[in-house]
Amino acid sequence: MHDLKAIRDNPQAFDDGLARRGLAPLSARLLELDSRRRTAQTRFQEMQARRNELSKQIGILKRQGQDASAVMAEVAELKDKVPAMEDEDKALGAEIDALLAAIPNLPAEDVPDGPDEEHNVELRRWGTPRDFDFQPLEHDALGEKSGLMDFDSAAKMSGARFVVLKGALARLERALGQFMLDVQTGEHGYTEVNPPILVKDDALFGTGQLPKFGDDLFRANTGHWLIPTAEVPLTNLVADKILDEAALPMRMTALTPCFRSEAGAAGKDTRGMIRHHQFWKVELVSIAHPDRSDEEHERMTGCAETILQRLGLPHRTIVLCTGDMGFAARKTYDIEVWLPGQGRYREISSCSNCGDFQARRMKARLKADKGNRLVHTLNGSGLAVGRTLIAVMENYQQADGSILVPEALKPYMGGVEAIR
RNA sequence: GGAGAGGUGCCAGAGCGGUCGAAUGGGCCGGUCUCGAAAACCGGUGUGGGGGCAACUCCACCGUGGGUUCGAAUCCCACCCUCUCCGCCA
Repeated sequence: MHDLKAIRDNPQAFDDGLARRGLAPLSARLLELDSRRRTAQTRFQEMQARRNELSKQIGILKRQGQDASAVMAEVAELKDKVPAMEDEDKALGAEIDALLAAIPNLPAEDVPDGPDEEHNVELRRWGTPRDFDFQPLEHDALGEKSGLMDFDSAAKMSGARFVVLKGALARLERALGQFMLDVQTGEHGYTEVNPPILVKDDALFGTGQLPKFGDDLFRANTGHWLIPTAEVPLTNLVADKILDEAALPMRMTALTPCFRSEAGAAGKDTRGMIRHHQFWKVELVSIAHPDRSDEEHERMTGCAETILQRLGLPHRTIVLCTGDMGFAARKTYDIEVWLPGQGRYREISSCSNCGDFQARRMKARLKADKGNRLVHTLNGSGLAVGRTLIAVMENYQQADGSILVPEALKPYMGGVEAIR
């Protein structure tokens, strides 16, 4: 959500930011509504001030035992005008709010311009893709071969984009989740949180999924939504709060299932378990001081990269261009892991600095001497567990179809050294 | 699911339908005292918005949304949430 005052102060900067996102200018329309709204508001408030004043007089007169009927007549006359004025003020306010709620965050200055993912910029690479002396398989072929990955049974009971993992492969996924959580809590200072995974509208509005992207989510018949990421409950932990500076940065992590309808992804990644309706993810969320969110963003991205490095998985880090960023982000780093079966890098983590965009939506503030400030919110995957499982399978596969367990995961695998 | 209690400022907690944006305590900030600190004492301290260069001023907000009234934190209705007891249950 954007600050109307900031748009009022510098409409050109606002429109320039929208243009970098490939969007048409909106400041003129917003400011026109804003001006009408303030006029209506002022009139309404002046009327209320008058009404308050007269009512006060009535109280005084009555207490003194005097006749208040003249004043009461005047206030009654005033009252006839209330509904119309109130309606106008409210309607304009609602129109502005609806407009603002649907506008994405503006890109940070150092985000590269570009219309789509072709224009993302690679920043660094880690690790060298392994040389195979056989043709490496994709994860789903490997999984079916071992009989530990069952798409058919999943499809029968749940439809497309689900999977059943069994035996050592199921354990490997659990091991990955535990390993990631242990690193983020034990070494990077994130506090483990076990949040609800069903949430109400307000929470999703706060992080920006609503009102625009409800189609991407699953909804229960109680009106609850299934979270698409733990970013939602973790970030909403500071909704409506006024925090002390000493509490920042507030670093939280959670291992949760995530649910996405993938409504707009028909035909994309239909094979395998790259893009499922349900997957596990370790999420990192930082609530940062507004002056220090950029450095927190770099740190968080490093915390995610660490996991891949411990697992010995080659990866690269890119910065998303303006046209490829999500709704709430002002800057996003994607980490992509090497998948030898596919022969390319695939997204495994996305780390975003949302600036004050979500904080304004959920009223998350920092106590300050004069006028409280909005905090900055950041979120990143640390990492997507399902995709990490894929990466481990493809990178650690052997000619016979077995999969070696990475050194870092052995303590979590109860003595299993290879999955076959 | 049944019965009851309750949702007020950073926290705790009071509040006859009119001078209540809200007592009191705590916390926090500033000051006095002190070599310094603690204690004690004094003063300040809600959020959001409109107008104004500013001093300042106006409006709204006491879970949410309606209603009654000249006037609502206080009365009425609905909803949400929390707590206690009972029932059911992983």
